[in-house]
Formats: sequence, C-alpha cells, structure tokens
Amino acid sequence: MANMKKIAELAGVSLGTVSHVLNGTAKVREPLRKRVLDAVQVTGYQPSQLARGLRRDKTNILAMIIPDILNPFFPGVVRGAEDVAFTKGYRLVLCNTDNDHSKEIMHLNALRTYLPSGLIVIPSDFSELTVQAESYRRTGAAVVCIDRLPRNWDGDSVTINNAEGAYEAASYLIGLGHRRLAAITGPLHLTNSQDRLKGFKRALKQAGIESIPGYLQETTFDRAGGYAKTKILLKMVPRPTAILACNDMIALGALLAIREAGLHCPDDISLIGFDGLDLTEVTSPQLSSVYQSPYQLGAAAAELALDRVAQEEGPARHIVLKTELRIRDSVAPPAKAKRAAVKAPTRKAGYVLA
Amino acid sequence: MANMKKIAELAGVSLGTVSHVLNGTAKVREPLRKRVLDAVQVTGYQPSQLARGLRRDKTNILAMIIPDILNPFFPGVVRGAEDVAFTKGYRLVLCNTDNDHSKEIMHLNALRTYLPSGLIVIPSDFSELTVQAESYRRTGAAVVCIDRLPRNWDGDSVTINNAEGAYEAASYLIGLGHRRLAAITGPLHLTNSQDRLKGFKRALKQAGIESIPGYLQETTFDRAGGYAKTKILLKMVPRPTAILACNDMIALGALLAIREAGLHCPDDISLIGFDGLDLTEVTSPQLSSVYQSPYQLGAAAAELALDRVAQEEGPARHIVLKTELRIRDSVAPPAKAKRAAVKAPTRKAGYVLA
DNA sequence: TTGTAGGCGTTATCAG
DNA sequence: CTGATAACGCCTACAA
Repeated sequence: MANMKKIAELAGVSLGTVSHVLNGTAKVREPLRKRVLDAVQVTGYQPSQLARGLRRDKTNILAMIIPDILNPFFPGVVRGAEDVAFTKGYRLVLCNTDNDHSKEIMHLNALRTYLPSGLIVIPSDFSELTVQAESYRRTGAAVVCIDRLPRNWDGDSVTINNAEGAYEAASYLIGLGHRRLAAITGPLHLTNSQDRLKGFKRALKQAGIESIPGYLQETTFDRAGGYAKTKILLKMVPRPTAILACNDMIALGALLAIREAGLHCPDDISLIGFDGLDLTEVTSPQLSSVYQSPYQLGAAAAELALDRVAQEEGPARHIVLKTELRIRDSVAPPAKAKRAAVKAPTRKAGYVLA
Repeated sequence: MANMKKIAELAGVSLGTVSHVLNGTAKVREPLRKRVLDAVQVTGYQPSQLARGLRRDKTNILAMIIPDILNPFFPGVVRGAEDVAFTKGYRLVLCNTDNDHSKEIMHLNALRTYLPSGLIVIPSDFSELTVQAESYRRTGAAVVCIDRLPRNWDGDSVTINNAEGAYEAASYLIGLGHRRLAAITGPLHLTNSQDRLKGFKRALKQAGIESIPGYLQETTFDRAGGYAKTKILLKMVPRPTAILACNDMIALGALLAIREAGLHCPDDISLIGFDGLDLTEVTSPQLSSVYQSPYQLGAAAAELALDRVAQEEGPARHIVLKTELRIRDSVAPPAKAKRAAVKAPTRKAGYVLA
C-alpha cells in the first residue's frame, strides 16, 4: 500500500509537505498542494491509522462495552453509537461483558493499548468503572457511562428518566381505577431499577395508596424472572389487579404466567412493561410499555464522547432522555371498578406496520 | 504507560531481550527472564497494539460487516464471533451497511488501514465483495463470507443448509395433508433466498404437487413485506392452506395479515417461518420455524478467519451448518383434510422457559 | 544467549 | 512556505 513517502516522491515534494497538505497543518502553495492531492488520488493513498495512532497517542477508535448484544435492548444502543462514530470517521469496537465485572475489567485492559479516543460503557453489575475510568482518562480517552451508573460515577453520562417513566405508568394504572398495584423490579443494585421503583412508589404515595410489601418483587431483567415472580403475585390474596414490570422481558414472563394461570390480560390483570421493545407489538395482547429510545441513547453517548475528545476540559455532562408511555392492549380498568373507572386516555399509536 | 524500554531498564537487560522473553522468540536464561517478567508484573506493562501492528503489518483486530445489528437475526452472529475473538485475544470492530453496497465499500476501505487480521462479512445486496476481498487478501487479511454469498465468491464461507431447511418445512406441511402451499421468499438476488425457494420447490415436486405461480411471492425480509404479500395470498381462489415464510419477520407480518383477515392460524392456514428467532415463542400462536443458530454461524466464521491467519495457504473452506425444524402451534392439517391427515410428528420442545 | 540498530508510517519541531 | 529529522513502541536480523 502506498505511504506518505511514495506520495512525496510522486509529487516531487518532501514528506513533511505531504503531511502539511493532508492535515492542513501549514499553508502550502497551490501548485505543490495540487500535486500532492493528485498523487493521493492516483495511488488511492490512505494514511495508516496505526502509524498515526502511534504518533498521536490516540486512534479513531470508539470502544463500546455492553452486557450482551443478545439482549434486545442493546442492539439499538450499539447502532446509535456506530452511526455517529461512522459519520465522524471513527470505528466501533464492541465488547460484551455478560454483566460480569471481571470480564469488564479484562476488556478495559485489553482495549487500552489500542488507544481509543472514547469509551462508552454500560456498566456491569458491581462495576468498578469509576476507578478504571480514572486511569483511562490519563491516556486521554473520554469515558461516557450510559443506561445505568456505577457507584460514585462523576463523569459524563447519558441515562433516561427512569423514575418519571415508572411514575407515569403507575399513575396511568391508578387513573384507570387500579388500587392493588404490584411491581416487578430488576436487580435493585442497579441505578435504573432503583429509580423505576422510586417512581412507582411516588405514584402510589401521591394517590394515597398504601403499598403492600408482597406486591414488590425484585428479580433479574429476564423472562424467567418475570414468570417466577408473577406466579407468586397471582397467588396472593387479594390478588393485584395491575402489574408494572420494570422491563419488557419481565413483562413477557408475566404475560406467560398470567396465561398459564388461566387468567386473562387485561381483563383480569393489567400489565405494563418498560423499554418498549419491538416485540411488545407481536405479543397478544400487545404490551403497553414505557418506551425509551436505545438508538438515541447510543447516539447521544457517542456525540458526548467525541465532543469530549475535541474539548477535553469542562464539567461532566449528564444527559437525561425522556421516556414515553405507550399504551396498547394490555391494560384495562380493574374488573370490579370497570363501570366507575375514569375514561382511559386515547390509545396512542405504536409503530405503524406498513 | 510503561513501554519496553522501561521494562528493559527495570530488569537491567536490553530491549531486545525483553522482546525475546515476551514473544518467546529466543531462549533467555532463567534469571534474566524472571527479572523481565517481574518488571512486567510490577509495572502492569502491556505491549502497544499499535506499535506491534505497525511493525507486524497486522493487528489483533477482527472486523465484522453486517447489514444491521437491529435486525434480530444478527446480534447472535455478532456475539458468536466476538466470543471467539475475545478468547483468542482479538477485538471485534462492528460495521453496519444497511445493505447498501456503497456503504459496504466505505467500511471496507476505512478498515483497511487498521490492518485487521480478519474480516467477516455478511454481504450487502449487490455486494462487490469478491473484488474487494482480493485486494484485502494482499494485505494478509483473511476474508470470510457468511450467511449469503456475493457473486462468484470463491473464498472461505460459512452458510446454512437453506435448501434442506425449506425442503423439510414444506415436506412437513405436505405430510400434514396440505396441497395448496404458498411461499413468501426474500429478495431472490440473495443466495439464501434462492436456496430456500429451491428446497420448497423440490418438496412440492417430490409430492407431485404442481406449483401455482401466484403462490410464490417475493418480498423483502421484513414484517411489512410479509404482511403485504400475505394479503395478496389470502385473496386468491383457491386460497392456500399453508404458507412457508422465508424468514421470521415475514412470518410475523403474515400472522398479522391472517388475523386481520378474520382468519385463524393454524385452523384456517398453517404458517412456518425461517430462522427460529426468540420472538417466535412470544407470538400467539407460537410460530413454527426452521431454526438456525446465528451464534454458531458467527463463531464458526471467527474460527475460520483466525485459522486462516495462522495458516494462510490452503484451499477455501466452506462450512455449512444444519437447520432444525421446530414445530410449535402455527401448523395443523388443512381444514378439509383434518380427518384423513397423517399424524403429525411429536411436537418438539422449543426453548424451555425457566 | 544477549545486545544493537534499523525501520514500520506518521506527526511535529525546527531550521532554512 | 518547505524540507530534514527525530521520535512514537515494537520486532527482528545480525552481530557479539
């Protein structure tokens, strides 16, 4: 492959001049400039990212560390980041941690020697990112934390308004006449789980509803967890009339458990999920959910990281994205209260199919 | 960050010796060796991948080019490749083409200067990869093509047995008593679409069923396509009693169209998808599908690529993975023939939930 | 067995 | 403005 030396020969100038033309680092007389550019055209020359990175102590690489691309929430995040990165001439390196913080550390270490410009991280469970990031920043890399935050995180971040989203969902159910509301939360050591629970509780409190401890179930963010906890909820007396699942996978498991119990959603029990994944449209009933945009999350993180590359100083920025309650077919007024129930707001359109 | 020079000083040896110890490229006396290793320990030294890559003309980077990580088939492929890459000390760079072959070329060009060891590509529509790959191989990179092949591809590849999978699905439907079988295929310029159609036709031919042209519909690999084409199929007289959708997204659209037409799956019409995505479990009825393992596809590709790095010569290898027909609730004997129908094989278990 | 030194392709500094 | 030239960190002949 062509290199700068060859371009210099072809253009009949020195190596330094080629560099100046290519990087705009000094004014070069037009004729010389043109000769260089022509030589570049002819040879199809591209600068070696390796040599450039070595010299500059920084590559056009953006690294992204996530729990698991197989979890349907994450592809959108990755895609958002990749699009922004690509547009700005960066490549995205993808790492999966399986929520294992030792694997997170391994990735962090391995990536370091590639001198990435930025690092976008969805922290694993019990992440020690706050410590690691410090050493990273010394290499000049921007570290942006998204979706959930590790303990004591004080750097740049992009999250969503978890509490508000859960609050709206719970309030909506209460508005329908529900008084016996249950919540199935994700692991409560995660900040997003904590915040969603807070929002849920606030809605109850505001409506003067006393929360029954058994109605609050904590589990993992997956279908199996939702299934198991819903089984428990359905056996309670009195049985809750509505469930807020703190993500869609949990809601999916809940739906299955409801069906298996011979109950019907939403007639016997209302259900709202969280995230608003595509698959909420293909279940029956279609699942109501607190939608958030994974794409926007990833894109904002990449913007933030690359801004930080250009402008290293400045206070940490915290971007908080909005959620949107999407009501579909999985909610209804509670059976006993149907007649008295407040009229439900107009059904919002979800994705349109064709 | 520490570099080899510092290690050499700390260990009281020369730079070359450090390199020899680290790469096992020459025998070094135990005491020296130990001093080097200790210094590495103490400093937490890691070799610069950039400098190493520059010197070796090759980095520990594996690049992966796919249409779109948002398509639920691809995350599994990416994860399979990343796991293998990670295990062997490689990082995965992810690129989305949106099936746009000019974007594919842009990625290919941009990646080149990072000197990746390997390249795993799911070709875009009308890909010119066969040409591009040639120039890539000259840089010493292994190029592996997966899922579908571009025109004239003669390099390493990993695909699945598309024809066989479609054949089995169609044969199964025929075995249930269906005679009016329709197929909704993906774009027929793609090799995987072509092969699935071939398998479908072979099953019909073998059963002595004449295929009605209108029963063969070509569309894009998405829900909207499946929806539109199914609408057409449902208006035909006589109406098909079974549909083979050439991927699960198409099947999803078909399911919706069937429901909207006031028909019931499987009582009025049987449906089998292709890919066996997780979401086939959450529809109702649960979708039968020709399962393939995206994870295995990605993992095999990474193995193949990295094998090729170690062993550059040798004939092209073509790995063909098996599919597995997973029958769930979306198939039944045709209404009129129910009594006479052959007994359906035992229902295979899909994923187990808990 | 160990050390020396050249060069991979850039960028950046500093003379001219 | 333009051109040498010294790093960046590592590998690898080749020499000792």
